[in-house]
Amino acid sequence: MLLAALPAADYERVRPQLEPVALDLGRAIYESGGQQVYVYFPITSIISLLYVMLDGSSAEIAVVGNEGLVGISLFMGGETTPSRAVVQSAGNCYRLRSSVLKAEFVKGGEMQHLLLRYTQALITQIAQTAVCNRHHSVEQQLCRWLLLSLDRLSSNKISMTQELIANMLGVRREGVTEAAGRLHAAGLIEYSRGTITVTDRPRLEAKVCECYAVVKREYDRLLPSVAATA
Amino acid sequence: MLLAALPAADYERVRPQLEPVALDLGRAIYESGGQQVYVYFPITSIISLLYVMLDGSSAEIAVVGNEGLVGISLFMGGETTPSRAVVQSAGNCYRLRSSVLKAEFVKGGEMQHLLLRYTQALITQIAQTAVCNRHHSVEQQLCRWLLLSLDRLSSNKISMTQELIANMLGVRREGVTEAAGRLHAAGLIEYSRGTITVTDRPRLEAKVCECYAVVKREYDRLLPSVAATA
DNA sequence: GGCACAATGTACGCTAGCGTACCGACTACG
DNA sequence: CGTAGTCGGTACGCTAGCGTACATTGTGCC
Repeated sequence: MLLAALPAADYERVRPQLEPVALDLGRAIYESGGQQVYVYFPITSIISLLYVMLDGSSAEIAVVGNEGLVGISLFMGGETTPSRAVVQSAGNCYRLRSSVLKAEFVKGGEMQHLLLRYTQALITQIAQTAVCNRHHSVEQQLCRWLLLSLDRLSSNKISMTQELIANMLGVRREGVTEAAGRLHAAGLIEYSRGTITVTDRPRLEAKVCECYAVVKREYDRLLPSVAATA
Repeated sequence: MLLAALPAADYERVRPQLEPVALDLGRAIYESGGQQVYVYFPITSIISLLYVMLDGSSAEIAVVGNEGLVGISLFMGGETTPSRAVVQSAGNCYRLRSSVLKAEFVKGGEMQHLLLRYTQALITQIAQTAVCNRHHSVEQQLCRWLLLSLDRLSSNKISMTQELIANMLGVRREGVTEAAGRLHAAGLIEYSRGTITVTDRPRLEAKVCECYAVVKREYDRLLPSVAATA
């Protein structure tokens, strides 16, 4: 968990205020432009940040797992963002009242540094999503998505239908089916009705575009202590 | 200029340290992963943040004009980013020693708030670039790019070859030529060898995808005082 | 067991954009 | 004033991904 990377003194100050919460698959914890009463620190869950267009189609902007938090606009000063946060993988998380986090943030110090470094890592992830969307094939993007998700889970199994993955990536469901079929044929993954299991991660990493590595490198660089606990 | 939105007391403190600098077209003021000795506040210039891939192709991540600054990773704590900053439109800017900005930032207060709100607006721009890259046509993206650039200039004329625009957008030069040809045929723009003039901005705004409006709304919301001076 | 529905597989025509190639026109500079 | 080089226009075949439609196969529930 992100805050666990703090010096004990800082961590202990907010710890009593952290409420464990279970998150069900598909739940929207933030709506675009909505009030943000809590910030969320995923533990075993994964949250997708996505933008939903006027016509209903969507595109994922970033993924947040136990290395981060959902709700950066709070301390960034905007209070809200034009994107939605959806639970991509069920699990638990801590939530913290926005006011508490904000109060801690303005004190400066390690807490602020940590939150800002995380935000910068997130910016890199978003930027690289833009690059990947521009230049890479659906198959490569699926590889990236699988690896980013895997890094945020302890297991090598992801519970998610192809339909939902397609929504995340902003592509057709059939496109995901075909890409997944090819990865399966190549022996990299197994899957069936709502779960995907990565069976050969090294070869998946060999197949993914550079975008994945760029993002991972930045997370490791900016949040070494968090990466270590992942 | 972004800092002009500060209360006079804060502004006056850094003002003597601001050095005016002329920026030539095409100059790279930051390299991916490089040291950042100065942060830049564009006045009449425009800077593109872009990611250059291993194979040399590139994609623009965001545009910065007089509403913002280049070098956020400084106060975000990362010191550097995996992207490059290139002068997209020649002009002048102020530069400020990184150490000075950092010292001001850690004091908290209005300066910090302003920089963070700007950063959040930038995040929205990057996120929307990702969305636009995923879902919209080259023509729509060209419209978005023209409008974003125009907002950051006082004129309605942009000095830039189609080749360079293509690099920014991460598409083929021919794609830009065709899209520009269609916009010209529709009477929205004029152009010749290295300059594009928007002659009918209202109709250009009618043609652009929602991405432009989303970004503009966030800038106006988060930086009202800056938008007013633009 | 069987029914309904959700998840996945497959097929087909269509279009945007790519890669490539080449031409024409403008411009700067000798 | 001519020439080299830059910039823009056009064309052509190719492919990835889209939209659409429909078939198949699990899965949970009555």
